[in-house]
Amino acid sequence: MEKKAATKPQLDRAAWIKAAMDILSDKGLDGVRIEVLAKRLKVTKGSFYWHFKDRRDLLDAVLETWREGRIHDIQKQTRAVPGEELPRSYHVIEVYSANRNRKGMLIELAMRDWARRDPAAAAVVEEVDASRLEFGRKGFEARGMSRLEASSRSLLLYAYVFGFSLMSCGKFDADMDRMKRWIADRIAR
Amino acid sequence: MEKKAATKPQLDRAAWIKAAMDILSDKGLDGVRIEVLAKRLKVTKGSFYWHFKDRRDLLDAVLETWREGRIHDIQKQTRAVPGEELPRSYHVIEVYSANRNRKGMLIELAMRDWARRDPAAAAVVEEVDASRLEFGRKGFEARGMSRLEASSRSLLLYAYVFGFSLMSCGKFDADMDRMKRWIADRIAR
DNA sequence: CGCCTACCATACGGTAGCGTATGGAGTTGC
DNA sequence: GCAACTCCATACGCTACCGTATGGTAGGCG
Repeated sequence: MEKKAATKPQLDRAAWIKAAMDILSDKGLDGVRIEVLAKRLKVTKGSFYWHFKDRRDLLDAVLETWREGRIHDIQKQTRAVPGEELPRSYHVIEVYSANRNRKGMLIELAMRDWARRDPAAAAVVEEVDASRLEFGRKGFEARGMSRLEASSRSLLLYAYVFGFSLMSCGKFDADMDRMKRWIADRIAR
Repeated sequence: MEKKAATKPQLDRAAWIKAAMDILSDKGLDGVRIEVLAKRLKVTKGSFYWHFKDRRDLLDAVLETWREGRIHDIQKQTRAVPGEELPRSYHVIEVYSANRNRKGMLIELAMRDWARRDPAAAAVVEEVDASRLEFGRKGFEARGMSRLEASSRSLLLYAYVFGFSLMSCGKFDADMDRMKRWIADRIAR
């Protein structure tokens, strides 16, 4: 048996990375401050500079962690049973639908904000997007669509889910659920 | 004739607001620092605190300026000749298409990032979005669509243009122009 | 000419954050 | 039982920024 929490949890890089992603999701990149994270983790920055070289080192680790998680998710979706391509499109819309998985969507948006100013972040986002778009395209192609149509639908699909998450359409129309369904059909059917 | 630029341009609130929006568009909200703006405008912050009470005062002015501009734009579009509803949808896509009007799109994204953390910004974005969505809905309704379909298409339209701007699909597919056209047709036709 | 006001510079105290240096406590190896 | 290693606390100097207080200058105006 491991001696977990015997005396102290003892922080590691993963704990700092998790804290960084937490604050990244609701304060943005500029909210990721070492001393703020330290206070939240109930330690001092002496701990931080033991595990990381500097702030950039942490940010790179955050990028890599996020990249691995996203790529892994896509591969998991890809391994799902084939012959279920249509529900899969709806599932993508559902997963990213921002109501649930709110935290994940906030990180998505923060990463894209970050990517506009940092080449390293831009490269990660580019890779993740490429994988997603390809995944979506293959799904539509499996339903017999041309490559152009499949690519277009895939792009429309992801652009919509991300774009929807940064619109505030609270008092636009009452029947939001029916609208969402109409849109999902328009994209996937 | 006015004595413009006789000796000195002499700054006013508008100059500070413009500088603030410039830096907002490429550094984000946290990049809007008084002393940074002052250096860019070749003055000291002594000037700033003459025209503004504090940083929040500037930010509120930025919000109001942006709000007025967007609302004005929508009204200008609304006054355009009717009976041209279909090209109008394409025009919206074209206008926001992020290649040209890059600066405007960056401000859009910055405002939405801002809106996630500041109620005042959220209110402004909500108002602007509501106006746009309504504008789009009326355009589709004028073509004989049901309210549900018109609302849905309008939401899809704006979610797409904003969502597209934060995706990096550089190496996804070569025929981006054809894809864009396919998508525009899917949304508007 | 002298004064008043608008506009800006300078100087100051205060906070937040970065990165380093160094010490100390607990654990492990021998 | 002591030496070494791991992990963290403390203290320090430095920069960037906020907001205020106060002084300076130039133009209009009596």
